[in-house]
This record gives sequence, structure tokens and C-alpha cells, in this order.
Amino acid sequence: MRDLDITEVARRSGVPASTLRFYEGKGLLASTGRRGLRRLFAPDVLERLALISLGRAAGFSLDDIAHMFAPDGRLRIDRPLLVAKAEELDRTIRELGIMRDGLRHAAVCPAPSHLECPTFRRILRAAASAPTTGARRKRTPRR
Amino acid sequence: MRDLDITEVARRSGVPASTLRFYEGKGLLASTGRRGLRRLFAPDVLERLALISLGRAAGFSLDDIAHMFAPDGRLRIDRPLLVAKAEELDRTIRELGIMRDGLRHAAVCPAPSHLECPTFRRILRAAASAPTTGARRKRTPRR
DNA sequence: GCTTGACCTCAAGTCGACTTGAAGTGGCAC
DNA sequence: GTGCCACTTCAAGTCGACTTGAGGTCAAGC
Repeated sequence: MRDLDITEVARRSGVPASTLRFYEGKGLLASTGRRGLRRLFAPDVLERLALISLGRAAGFSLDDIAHMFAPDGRLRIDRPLLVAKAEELDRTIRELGIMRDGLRHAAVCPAPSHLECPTFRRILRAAASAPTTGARRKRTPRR
Repeated sequence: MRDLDITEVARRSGVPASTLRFYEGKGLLASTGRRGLRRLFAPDVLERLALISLGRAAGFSLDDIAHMFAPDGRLRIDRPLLVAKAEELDRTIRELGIMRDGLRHAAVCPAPSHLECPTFRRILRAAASAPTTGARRKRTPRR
């Protein structure tokens, strides 16, 4: 398959051209050349974008992700790092589970004030003792 | 119990004084007066801070949370909103579970390149089709 | 050959939740 | 009465991941 121009990559991957340029600047992506001014990318850039998306979904920063690619472009997997991140995710999942249950409870709880409900108070204590800042929600960039 | 000065509230709640001032500016908190320049807060501000922390942990923005307090300071629960947030959390939890399993797998997978591992490729596709941006991790404010 | 329009660069802006810094003030100990 | 110091205000800075805007360029179609 021939190289793809940036618009084509954007179309196929769903990643905006501005983001592709940004990623290239960050070293996450490499263009293979130009047609005129226009960047060209090797077809495997699509796989690379999927990897980046995967890393983001797992909670890695772009800088983290950049380090996971060897200079030759192959994956350089740091197993302990992955395990650590998995454990972090696990903790987050448990916390979010508590929050979800708490919300569902609050939505149906008949106590006159939530502050009088034992279940709610328990959740409140859990939140108060939670790290520093709660879990971040996904940005929904609202195109 | 007497009113607490801002330093005392910070000490008891673990929330920095700068944040307390910031929250007051946002309307999330109300001070009851001053001793000299120094803000005083009613003791129940601690419960309020726990509620704010709970809301943050559940993924609400500060503005969302501000709307959950009636002008008189009591909780004003919007049940459909809570249910919607619970469902959103549920989706996030499921996605994070997939990511966690993927990470654990990647950490032990013996395939020469992860790209050749069927499990990894399946996860990759899942990530590629995920919304727009993956789940946000919690900020660890790093003193 | 000239227009057109989509790309280009680079700097600056955005968003949310705070933090930081400079300059000011007031209660309390001496 | 006076010095200290922790508080005060307000504006600006930070962080991460992008987006947006102004001004420039080039391949292609007419």
C-alpha cells in the first residue's frame, strides 16, 4: 500500500490532522516525507495510532507512550511498568465501583436528608479518606 | 463547637487553605465571618468538604457540585443526574477492566512482538474503537 | 499562468482545578 | 507602640493534550 497523506490518515483513523501534527512534533509519529508541503505517512501509522489510543485509554501520558516505542519504531514493553499500571487501574476500578454504588443508592435512598442515611455516610467517609483527588473522568470533547 | 479558622479547617480536612479560598470564591463554601482578616467557618464545613470530595471522586466537576447545594446549604439531589453518572461510571469501569486485563496480558505475553499476539490485537481494536479519549487517570498532585 | 483551497508553521489560546507570587494588613506578644 | 508573621487579595502561572488563528505556500484545475 502506498503512503497516505495526512488527510487520509485523519479520515481512516478518526484522529484530527491537527493532532497528527501535534503527535509528530512530540515524536510519537514520524512522517515518511512530503508531497509538496503535505505530510505523507506509511500505512502502519494507523496501527501506531491504535497503540497510542490504547496507551491513552490505559491512562498513560503521551510522554509515557513515547518511551514505549524504540527508536526503530518497534514496541519496547516495560513489563513492571505495565503491571504497576494494571494495579493502579485495579485500585481505580474498585474506587469507582464504590462511587457508582453510592450514586445509585443516593438516587433511590428515601432518607429525608442524605446525611442521615447510614449508607451515604459510609460512602462519604470513604470519599473523605480517598487519596487526594478522585478519579478523572474521560473528556468528551464535544465536537 | 465554635467556628474554625481557615488554618484549622485546612488541618482537619487536609484541604489546603488556598483551595478553601478558591472554593469559597466558587461558591462551594461560605465562611461565617472573620477574625481580623482571617476567615472563620462553621464546623459543618468539614462535612461539606467531604461531600465535595465525594462528588469529585464520582467524577463531577466543581460547577456540577455547586449546583447540588441549595442556596440554604442543604443537598439538592438530582436523581436522574446521579443515575446517569452511575451509568457513565459503569461504562468507564468496564473499559478500564478491559485495559487492566490487557496490560496484565501484555506483561506476560510471550509473543515475539505484541502485534503478533491475537489477544493484544483484540485489545488494540477495542481501544481504537473506544470513544475519543480514554479514561482519565487520577491526578497525583505531587506536592 | 493564475486562482483556489487545503495544507503548512508557529505562537497563542483553551479547559479545569488549583497553586504561586507580590504586595498589603491586622491581631498578638513583647 | 511596634514588630512579626500568618493571614489577606488579585493576577498570573501550571499541567496535559490539544485546538485555533494568522499569515504563508504549493499542486492542481481551468
